[in-house]
Amino acid sequence: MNIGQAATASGVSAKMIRYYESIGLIEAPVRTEAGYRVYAGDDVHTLRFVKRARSLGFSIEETRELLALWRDKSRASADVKAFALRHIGELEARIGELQAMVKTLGHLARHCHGDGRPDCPILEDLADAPAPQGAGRAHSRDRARHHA
Amino acid sequence: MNIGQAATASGVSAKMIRYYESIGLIEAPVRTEAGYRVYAGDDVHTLRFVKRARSLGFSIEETRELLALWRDKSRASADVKAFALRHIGELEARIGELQAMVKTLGHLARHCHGDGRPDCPILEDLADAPAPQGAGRAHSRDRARHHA
DNA sequence: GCTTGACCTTCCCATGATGGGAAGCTTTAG
DNA sequence: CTAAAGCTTCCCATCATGGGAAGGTCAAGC
Repeated sequence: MNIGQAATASGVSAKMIRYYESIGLIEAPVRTEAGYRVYAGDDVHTLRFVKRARSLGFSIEETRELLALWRDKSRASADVKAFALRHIGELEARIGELQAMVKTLGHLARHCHGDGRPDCPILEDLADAPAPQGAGRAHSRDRARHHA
Repeated sequence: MNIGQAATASGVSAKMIRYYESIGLIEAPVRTEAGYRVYAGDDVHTLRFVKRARSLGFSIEETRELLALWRDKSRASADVKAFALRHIGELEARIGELQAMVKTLGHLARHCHGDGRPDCPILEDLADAPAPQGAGRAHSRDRARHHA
């Protein structure tokens, strides 16, 4: 099976399959004499595993760890569960941040007339936000969105 | 005021201030003979506006639009409100995606013994995820996290 | 006055995950 | 045999941010 078929069968684009190989997330498959990658059913299985993990919000590095756990037939389910729970915690933290934004914006929007007049508490809030008090530093900690 | 002071006063790093200038989000300030950027109180005000908008999840391009609305003294508050409501919708969509992930993972984790045995429904789910049925295409639509 | 250190300048690189596209070779169907 | 579809590698772009190098500038201390 060529990369195109593996892509269709796994739902992972050919581009991404090559990328995953280049970063060592998946193993390099055998090649034909002409250099074409040749995949087997097992490879597609792995690709689906990766896709599913990504769709659940795991980063590629986390997916790498999950693959290792998957392949380690003697892993303790407790390890996997702890991993999943930690990830849930991170997801919930992000949800919390987004909800805080929605709450603030919703509050502002509710107080905005929304008519033809120019007065708008939304812009006023943005303009009159308090000056930073702390260090002004704040090295942002964030994960990029992804999914499918 | 030099860029360092503007950064401290606004909470936006000097690096970002220069970047915002380079993409035309903020105006280029006057310079000293030696080439140092010189900022006034108004510039800090604008930077705080930008920072606040970013912290509410607006992208830089959206922030650009908000700045334009802010500077347009004759804008209709309805326009601003619509903008905010649309953004709230996008935030809620992302929250929904994250919640779906949490729900799925939570479900799996609850069914995992979490003991020393290797059997784990979490990994089983990842491994046995259904094959893609549709086109397998799916060009992801996503916004990066940011905030502070 | 001169040195030192803090601050400024520009420029390039990296991140994370993905897509776009070019240039060129291969395979397959007509 | 030819044309199209598919494969290969390589480079670029995204989005917002930080890191760091190389070099100029300013202010304070001696």
